[in-house]
Amino acid sequence: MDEAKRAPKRQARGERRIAQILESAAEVFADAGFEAATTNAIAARAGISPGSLYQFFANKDAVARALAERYVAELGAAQAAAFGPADLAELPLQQVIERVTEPLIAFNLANRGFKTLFARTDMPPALVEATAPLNGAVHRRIDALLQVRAPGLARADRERTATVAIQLVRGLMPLIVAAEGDERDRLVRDLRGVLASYLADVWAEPPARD
Amino acid sequence: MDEAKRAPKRQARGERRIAQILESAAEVFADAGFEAATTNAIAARAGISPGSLYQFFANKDAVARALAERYVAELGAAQAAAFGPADLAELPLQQVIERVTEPLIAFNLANRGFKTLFARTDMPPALVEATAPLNGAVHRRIDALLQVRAPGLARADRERTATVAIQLVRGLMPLIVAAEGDERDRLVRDLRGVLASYLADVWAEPPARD
DNA sequence: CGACAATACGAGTCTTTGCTCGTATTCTCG
DNA sequence: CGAGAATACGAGCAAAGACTCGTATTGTCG
Repeated sequence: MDEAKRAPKRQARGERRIAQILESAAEVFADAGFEAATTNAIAARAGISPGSLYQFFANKDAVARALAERYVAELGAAQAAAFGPADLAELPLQQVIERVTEPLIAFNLANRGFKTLFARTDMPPALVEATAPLNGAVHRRIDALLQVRAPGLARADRERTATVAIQLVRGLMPLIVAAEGDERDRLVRDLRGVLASYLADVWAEPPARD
Repeated sequence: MDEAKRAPKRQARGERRIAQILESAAEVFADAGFEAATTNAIAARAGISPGSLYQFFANKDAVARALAERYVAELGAAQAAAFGPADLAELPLQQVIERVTEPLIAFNLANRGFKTLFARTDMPPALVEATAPLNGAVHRRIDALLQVRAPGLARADRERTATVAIQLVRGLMPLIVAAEGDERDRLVRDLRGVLASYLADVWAEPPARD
């Protein structure tokens, strides 16, 4: 929001450059990791000079933050579609899990660099700030689901359950992304099975509908 | 092995310094992460000069590698005790899980810096090299267990199962370490429950003994 | 077109940090 | 004790990399 306000008038050319830089940054970050990635390399990969990069981003952190925001938007959209208009909470657990993990997996496959940047256990403060909304959004959605399907759960238990579920996904996602073909399918099946049996303990299936 | 050979005669003082440096390095790495940790900071924390650090370690990587080796030794010992003399494979799944996770959790609690260094999704080559034996050892042990208790499993399936189990632990470990008191206990219970139901699918309980 | 803004450039600055080196001190051992 | 080896010191070197700045080009708009 702020950037949009205080930014000078951006031409179409500038918007294109920004997209280009972010694209390039995603690749370089993915290849080298956040700290090893150099701004000069990002600029070079985007086919522009270092100076041009700094025309649009105040510093390296800002690039990462902007990239994070792009991810948040994309993933948010995918998630929104999954959690979507049809009331997810009315489906059986099995299907809920499928619907929720499906776009998550697709997203991670399509954006290999994502986990390199955002699935780290230790994070530079700049990235923590950037990832917070992402984690928060997913957490909130799962929490809301649990509120409906596991109404007996105390608030603290619900939050822990959501957090654990997320971590289970995070733990297996690197394997899924790294695998291919059948092996990947099996891993996805395992992930869903793990989630199903973990959540089954607290989940009350909705009344069956004909 | 090599270092021991080619090293000059080490005095007791030197051994102490090395331990001191490793201790300090563990703290600094834990606080700042691997790349952000400076060798000067490690030296300062150990109360010595940069030059002295380089008296014992060729470079920053060597420090990390030595630290990794220390962890491998410690964790290896804990694991060996857990997988120990009594035949683990003869116990019911429930207890196997308890015995194996117990020392792992204790180790992670005692060495907060451990996960900062070794649970990263992206790793500098230097660290990959250092962690490989550690991961390998754990994987091999679980694989051996499965070979006994899940003999029907094809080799590929067995390896995948072991890998997934490890990742489940890795995923939840940060939560466990970060939590305290009751909350931690609940997380540990969740972890064990997840492992139990995941492994139950392939596990054949040993014949009961009176 | 003319003026101003936005974009582009890239050599160069400045800071950080891994590491060295000349020198001083402490230990070992005959 | 004394000689050589091990340990210790810390100012400073050199490389790397984030970022700047003076200048040139391109787009916008009246």
